[in-house]
Amino acid sequence: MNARSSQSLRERQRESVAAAILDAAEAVIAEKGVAAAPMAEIARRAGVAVGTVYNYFPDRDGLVQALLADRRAAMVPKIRAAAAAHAKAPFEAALRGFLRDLLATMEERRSFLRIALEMPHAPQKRGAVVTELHTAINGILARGVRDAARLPLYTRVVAGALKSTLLDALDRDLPFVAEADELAGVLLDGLRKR
Amino acid sequence: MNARSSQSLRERQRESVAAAILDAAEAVIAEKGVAAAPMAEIARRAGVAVGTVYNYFPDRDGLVQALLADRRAAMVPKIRAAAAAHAKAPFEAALRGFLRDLLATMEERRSFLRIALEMPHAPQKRGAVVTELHTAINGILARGVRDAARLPLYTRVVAGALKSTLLDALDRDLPFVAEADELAGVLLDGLRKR
Amino acid sequence: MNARSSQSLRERQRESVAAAILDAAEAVIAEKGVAAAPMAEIARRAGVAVGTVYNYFPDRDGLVQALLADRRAAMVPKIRAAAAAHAKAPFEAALRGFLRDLLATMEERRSFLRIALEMPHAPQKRGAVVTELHTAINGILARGVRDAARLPLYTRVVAGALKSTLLDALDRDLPFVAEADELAGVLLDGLRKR
Amino acid sequence: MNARSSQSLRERQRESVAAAILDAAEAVIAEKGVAAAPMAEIARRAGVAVGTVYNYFPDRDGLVQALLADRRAAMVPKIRAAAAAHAKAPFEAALRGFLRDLLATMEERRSFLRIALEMPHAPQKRGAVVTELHTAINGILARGVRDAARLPLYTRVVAGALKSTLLDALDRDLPFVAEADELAGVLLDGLRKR
DNA sequence: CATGAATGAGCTTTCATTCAT
DNA sequence: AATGAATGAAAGCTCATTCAT
Repeated sequence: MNARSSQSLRERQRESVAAAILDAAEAVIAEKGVAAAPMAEIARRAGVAVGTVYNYFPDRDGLVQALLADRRAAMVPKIRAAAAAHAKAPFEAALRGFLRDLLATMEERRSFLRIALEMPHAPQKRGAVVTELHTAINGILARGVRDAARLPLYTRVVAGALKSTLLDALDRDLPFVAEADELAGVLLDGLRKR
Repeated sequence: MNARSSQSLRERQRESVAAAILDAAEAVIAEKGVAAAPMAEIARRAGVAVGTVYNYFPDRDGLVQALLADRRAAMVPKIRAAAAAHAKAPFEAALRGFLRDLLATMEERRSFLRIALEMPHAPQKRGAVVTELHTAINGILARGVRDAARLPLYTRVVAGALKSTLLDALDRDLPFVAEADELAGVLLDGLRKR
Repeated sequence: MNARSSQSLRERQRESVAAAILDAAEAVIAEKGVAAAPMAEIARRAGVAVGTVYNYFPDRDGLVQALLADRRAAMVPKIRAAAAAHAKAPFEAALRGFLRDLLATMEERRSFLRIALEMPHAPQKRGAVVTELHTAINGILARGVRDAARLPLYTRVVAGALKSTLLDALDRDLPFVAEADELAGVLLDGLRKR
Repeated sequence: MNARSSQSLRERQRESVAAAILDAAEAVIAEKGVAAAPMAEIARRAGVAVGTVYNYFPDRDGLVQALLADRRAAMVPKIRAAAAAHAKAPFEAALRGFLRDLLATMEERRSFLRIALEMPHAPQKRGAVVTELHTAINGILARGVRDAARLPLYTRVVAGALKSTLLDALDRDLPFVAEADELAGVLLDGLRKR
């Protein structure tokens, strides 16, 4: 037991150091941009020496990839949870609730979003999150959409609306939730006079 | 006449070199990202020496700013034209037509879009284009929107839908126009079963 | 003790590298002039890589300033010592002795002098040394000067004579001391026939 | 006559352009230092194109050498004149008068002095002026010096005193003449109490 | 001859990565 | 394992010089 606990202590320490480095990387990159975030500053903020960073990640690019992977992995269950929380609500309430929950979750991940949305020049691996998101939206829309044949289109439209809401709010330093409800209104009924 | 033509020859050459540099910069930046586009490669692609680039632009940042300014300036009249072209059509046709024209115009500016959408870390000067776009959208929507009090919201939603359509198509290397029409459909009537 | 000695080993190494860089900088600058001394050559002569120089000094200018500061700091106590050594001698002997000692000290600092005397285009910080020198000269002259009211003038004259002696000897690659004694003779009694 | 005058007009133009370039070079170098004076700025200030400078001087170094040569050549007759002006005055008056005249002449050449005194890193050609100066001083001193055998030493001392006076006044942005007279007093009679 | 755009070598500085301690 | 000094490739920028017009 002694051996095991000491080993898991080590493991926990390893992981906490790795986490500290990832946090530092996220902060520095969000502030300065991916290309302008020096390893030395990341190390300094993580409270370790540069060399130590290289004990945990193979190189600069590996660190960035690990950061993205980690944050994306943490995001998937959140999306799933937001979807599940409204699984039994009637269509309109479900859509509104899901959007609200999702945006609230994103609120705590602003710096990650800033990074992820700046990265069209990196190899595309954002797949998992996008897939999860589409699945979730799809599941909700399936219950109330006008034209079932257009479900994929509708899903893309909602996802797009989400994304541009995030971008806009990020750009203008506003909270995400502000217009979620009105956005839902437009999506549901359109903007045409009737 | 001789003097004039020889002077304008020089001027024309100056401008053509400047244009070549801007084109090269656009290409390299679109490929590698703003931060990873070396002046040397831009010069090489423009077919000039490094020093020549500095004869036309004060420094790296000045070149990037000039590039953005030039491309944005070229975009404003296009937006205006797209709006004017459908100024007299009935509401729905106008919206659909405007979106189609606009996306078609954007099609020829893919690499600029790639750059412009990557720049949230730079001082915000994208104003002119955004303003023009909002004005155009606003003008069209004003004629057929359900709730006039929500015009600003609707305008933002349409602009957002446009933006996310562009981002998505850019990401997946698809043509912009593909879904313009269906997008318009959703925006007009919403996606709710009725 | 182990820890302490290992730490002071590091410190000693740091200081010896810094000293090597300063020495190299002094040599290269003395040879080629401040503006024509490339960092690369300074590094090469110091036996380190370019980057290393920047681990010790913030930039090119910082290195030059550090060099001047270091050499000036080393010079102040020498001046003070030369003055002290003859503090109790009678006036004439004191002046002669002080000049001789001072020039001897300068002899070992030829390359620094070459640099310091070339720097009228830099912000003036040579104050400390000049002040010390004036104080020392003043102290000696006070004891035997003809017209006490002219002490400041006399001090400037002696300092000037020193300076031009140095410049001349530097220019012609002669030793400094050569004429110290005869110079003192002129300063004491003038050159007029009587 | 037509041909001759047109040729001499050309020559005069050539010389006036060359003079303008030298003046510009002197101004720029005096302001920024020899190493930091770009050909482009010299040309701009001279009111010609860069290429034109190369029609008059072989290269940057040639221009600087020509500048020094020209200014030195202009100085020799001034020194000679200052000496001649007091050739018949009694010793003390001659020395004082010569020093005063010389410093007055130098006053109009401040920027050249700034340059000349900064150039210990260039090949030494200041000979002509120094020789002339020494000759002039020697001629005056010969008539009243205490110890004829020490004439060379005395000459060097006076020249040195001159030089350090210039340097000091240049450094502190003071007029040259200020202390000429008192300086002469010290040189004549020494500073020892008697 | 005058012009000034073009050239590219050379300089300063940054920073990812290595490795002796 | 952690450290951080050393490394040197690569980037931005300047400027003396050339040469087509």
